[in-house]
Amino acid sequence: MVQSFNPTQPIYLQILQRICRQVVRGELKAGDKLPSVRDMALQAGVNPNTVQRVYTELERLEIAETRRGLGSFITENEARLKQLREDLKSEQISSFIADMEETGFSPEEILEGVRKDLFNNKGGRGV
Amino acid sequence: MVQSFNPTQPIYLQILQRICRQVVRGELKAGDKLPSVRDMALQAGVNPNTVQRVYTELERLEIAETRRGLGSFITENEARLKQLREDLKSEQISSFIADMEETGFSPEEILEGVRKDLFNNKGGRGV
DNA sequence: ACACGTGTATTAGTAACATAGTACACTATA
DNA sequence: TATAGTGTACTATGTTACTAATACACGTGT
Repeated sequence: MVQSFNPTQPIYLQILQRICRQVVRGELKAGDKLPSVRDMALQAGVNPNTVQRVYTELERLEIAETRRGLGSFITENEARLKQLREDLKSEQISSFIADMEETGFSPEEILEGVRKDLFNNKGGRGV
Repeated sequence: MVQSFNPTQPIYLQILQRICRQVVRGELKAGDKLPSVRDMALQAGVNPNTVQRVYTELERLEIAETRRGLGSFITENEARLKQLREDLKSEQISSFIADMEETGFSPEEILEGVRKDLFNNKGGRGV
């Protein structure tokens, strides 16, 4: 059961993103234990060192805490996890807006395009 | 006058993006001549071969046409340029929406977040 | 004490990117 | 025809980020 990765983006970033999303969606909660680097590496079909990089990054971001010999755990700091959600939201939104505006789209066009995609085109988006 | 580049993204992609945005914003029009690879390399502070890669990619995307000995020109095909605008718009929007939804945000939350960023927080966004 | 599972550190290899350099082919102009 | 400017192709080199392989250190349970 090997997971698939987008070849244009580093694997470790993709695993990191997956874990962050699991946290934000509530699939991983404060204090939950993450799989060991070796287990995660098996599941993901990558080298344990690649997973280690992910866990190191999670620790740097204060999303997880690692205990040598024990494993890595999602932080118990609920405020931090709440902040992660808000950070992800505002970063994704603001970089999207910045890109759109730099490309030359007006605020009205941006908003209407988002609304359309969200509520109108959902059923007809075959691709 | 050397342009700056974001170190986490390949230089050629950034130049490509800049040119596409200039087209979409109307700063470059159908039939306009692009600087020679040597001139653009000077302006951008990069190797001509890097610019050559950009122009090759522009041609592949049918955004520009190159004539050996003459230079590279934005395509005269207005329909293609219009399509480029729509493609950029829909790609940016749909990937944004996909990311937001995968992260766990609801359509309502997404739309409200975008509206806020566009219309309410503009003045107070100090960072 | 030993075995096992854990994280950690280090080294090696590789792909992608970027540069530098060079030479060729084409076009326009004097 | 010569010159200057254009794109094009190719080779060699260097750098960086990423990934894998391997071994070490720590913690827990028996």
